[in-house]
Amino acid sequence: MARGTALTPLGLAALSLLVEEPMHPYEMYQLLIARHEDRLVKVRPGTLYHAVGRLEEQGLVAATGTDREGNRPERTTYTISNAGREAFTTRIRDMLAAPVNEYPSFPLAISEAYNLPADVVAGLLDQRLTALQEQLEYLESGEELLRTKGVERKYWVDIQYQQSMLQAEIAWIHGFQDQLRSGELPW
Amino acid sequence: MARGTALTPLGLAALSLLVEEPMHPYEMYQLLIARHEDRLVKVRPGTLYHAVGRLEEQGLVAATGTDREGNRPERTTYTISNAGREAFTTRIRDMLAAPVNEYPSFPLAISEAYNLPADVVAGLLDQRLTALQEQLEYLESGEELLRTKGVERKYWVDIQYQQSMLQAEIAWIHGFQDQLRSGELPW
DNA sequence: CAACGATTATTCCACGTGGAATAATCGGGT
DNA sequence: ACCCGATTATTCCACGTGGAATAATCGTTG
Repeated sequence: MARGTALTPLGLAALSLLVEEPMHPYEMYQLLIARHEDRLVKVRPGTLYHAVGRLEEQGLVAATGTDREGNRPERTTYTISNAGREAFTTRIRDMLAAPVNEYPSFPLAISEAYNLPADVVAGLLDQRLTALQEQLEYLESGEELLRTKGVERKYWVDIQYQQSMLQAEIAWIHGFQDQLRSGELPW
Repeated sequence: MARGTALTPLGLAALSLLVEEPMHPYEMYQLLIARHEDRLVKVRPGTLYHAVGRLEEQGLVAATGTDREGNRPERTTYTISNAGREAFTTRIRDMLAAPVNEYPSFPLAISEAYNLPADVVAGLLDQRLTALQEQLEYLESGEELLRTKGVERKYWVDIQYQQSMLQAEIAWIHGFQDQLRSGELPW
């Protein structure tokens, strides 16, 4: 029975893996890293174990066995339950349908930017622009790789979304800098 | 002396107010709400008191007096220190110059969307679109208000940023829906 | 073949957040 | 004159996160 508290992003990612097949937390960790899912969800080993533990408490997954290799710590394998499958799709539905304010820090930063001189702000934004440009190129090369590898497009639509958003931010910053530097925007 | 841990968004907002004049936490709370800063920073009374307490521990602010009105709880007034002013501008510089991944949930949601049927996804995104459109209109009316009130533009540049980003998300979703509905994107 | 670092696998603790609890006083209606 | 809800003002607790700690084993280089 999924209790009051809503599925955490990492919890969702874990369930997503368990939909494919039962596995133990460390395998989840490896898969998430190997698939570069850590670009979408913050993945920390400690947090992952806690997350899976909570999923179990909530009845969304069940420990279905333990094995051990050599003298290493015992590994607990988890399996998703029907309630888990239900909670999984429900959460995805919610996240798609309802936008939520997640308080990104950049808007806050520009809202406080008036505390710095205009030319300093413009210069700092130059630094940001190069970093954003780099991210964009990284995404483009990633897309290229997935395309040539023949991975179905439905598995990487998020990359195109990220590209669009990056481009929008870059464009906005350029416009803002112009206004700052031309003096069109009094500072 | 600003210690290892970086200024929290709410900590930054608090410092920003203390740059204007000394005040007590509850006054900060009122001001943040009155100025609608809670659209940029998550503001919870409990968190605010903790945040200010930490600022004090870090030497960025100092308690410079207590007064009480009637039999209400004692109010502690805080003043920003030079170290505080320094940490304040430094943090803004950082936030402007260096983009950080903040793991918004929508990209995760679309990356998991392949778990749902295409027409369901398109429908959920319709709901999202109406919500986003509403937000956009809200921002536009806010901008209108500030403009007629004659508030200097440098104090609300973040509104224009938010508008641009909203428009970009809306545009991307439209494109995505088209690809889903036309079958151009195999699902 | 020994040493050393990387990998496997998990636990634990400190911190920041958010919501509830508390408690007094003020304002408005009846 | 009295009651009720909103406002003033702060404290406290439970939860999720992140980083460090732990500890064994595997792979690699000299």
